[in-house]
Amino acid sequence: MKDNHSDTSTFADSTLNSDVTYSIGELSKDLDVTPRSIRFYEEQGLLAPKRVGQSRVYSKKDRVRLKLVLRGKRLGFSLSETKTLFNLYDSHTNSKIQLQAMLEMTEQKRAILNQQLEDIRMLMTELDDVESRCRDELDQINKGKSE
Amino acid sequence: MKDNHSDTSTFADSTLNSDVTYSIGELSKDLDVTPRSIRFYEEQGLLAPKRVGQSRVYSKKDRVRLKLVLRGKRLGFSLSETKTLFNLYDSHTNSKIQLQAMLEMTEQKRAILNQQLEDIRMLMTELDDVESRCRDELDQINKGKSE
DNA sequence: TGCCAGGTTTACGTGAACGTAAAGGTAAAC
DNA sequence: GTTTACCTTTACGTTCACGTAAACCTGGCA
Repeated sequence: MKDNHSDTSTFADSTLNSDVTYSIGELSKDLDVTPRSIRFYEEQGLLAPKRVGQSRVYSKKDRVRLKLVLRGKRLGFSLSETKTLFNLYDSHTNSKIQLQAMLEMTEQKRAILNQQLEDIRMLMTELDDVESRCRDELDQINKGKSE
Repeated sequence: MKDNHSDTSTFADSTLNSDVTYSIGELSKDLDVTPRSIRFYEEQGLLAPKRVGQSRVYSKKDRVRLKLVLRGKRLGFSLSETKTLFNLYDSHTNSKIQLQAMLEMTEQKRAILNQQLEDIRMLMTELDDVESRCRDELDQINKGKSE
């Protein structure tokens, strides 16, 4: 299975290639995640790539999805949480209940994110402090050494 | 085992009580974490409360430590990472190597935090978007209902 | 005196998110 | 034609961060 967008095709359409696809290996390298994980995300219902033969073929949208999953992880979202968000987002059967569930979810997430912002802000200043003290001590050491 | 700072002592020293202590149950309630977790953190070398009899007694410093552990968790730090930071921070045997290890660690953490900031920023605006669209649709629904 | 609310240790169980073989299919390359 | 580089499924193993149960101790109080 070779990449079908390997720049070696023609030089005809460099701008309007709107049907780019990726193999699992490519996505793996691009986004720095193991194939095992990607398949696991699919198993959990977070991805649904097309198949060609028995191989998975990922579209640009699939790629975006995967990136969203990863970002979610970086922010401490569980896979099932991310899935719920996807489902709410995808469902265009926008019932009133669904919309309100969505709003509740976003509010809750927003609160957590604000907490994280505060945490980061505090930790950043502490890191600043630690760093400057480290540098001071290193200066002391080097100063003593040069004498 | 009763609390030794239960405000029922005397009304003498309300300002300069510098040796406040906490039971595990108090810390548990105050910081919203189970006793099991607190003991687990100790088992992992993140806390080292005094003992009175066989009961754990936590000082103000212990409490701060615990809060730091929890903040670390909120930011996606593993317990062993937090422990490493503690160890580096605690060791006043500031060898050049240790200081540099510390600086490297802070730099690395800082990068991750910046990534998180960016992630949060993006997700926030997306939440804004989703929310406003939700509200629009809800308005549509309610509008249609009133006719 | 008896009991209860807290604390303790020991130890096995659990859920999430994968890691890691094992065993095999397939297509291009040599 | 066979090696190589990917891909596949199935399934058991693993790490982290606890949960949970059992069995016990211990000070205060009704």
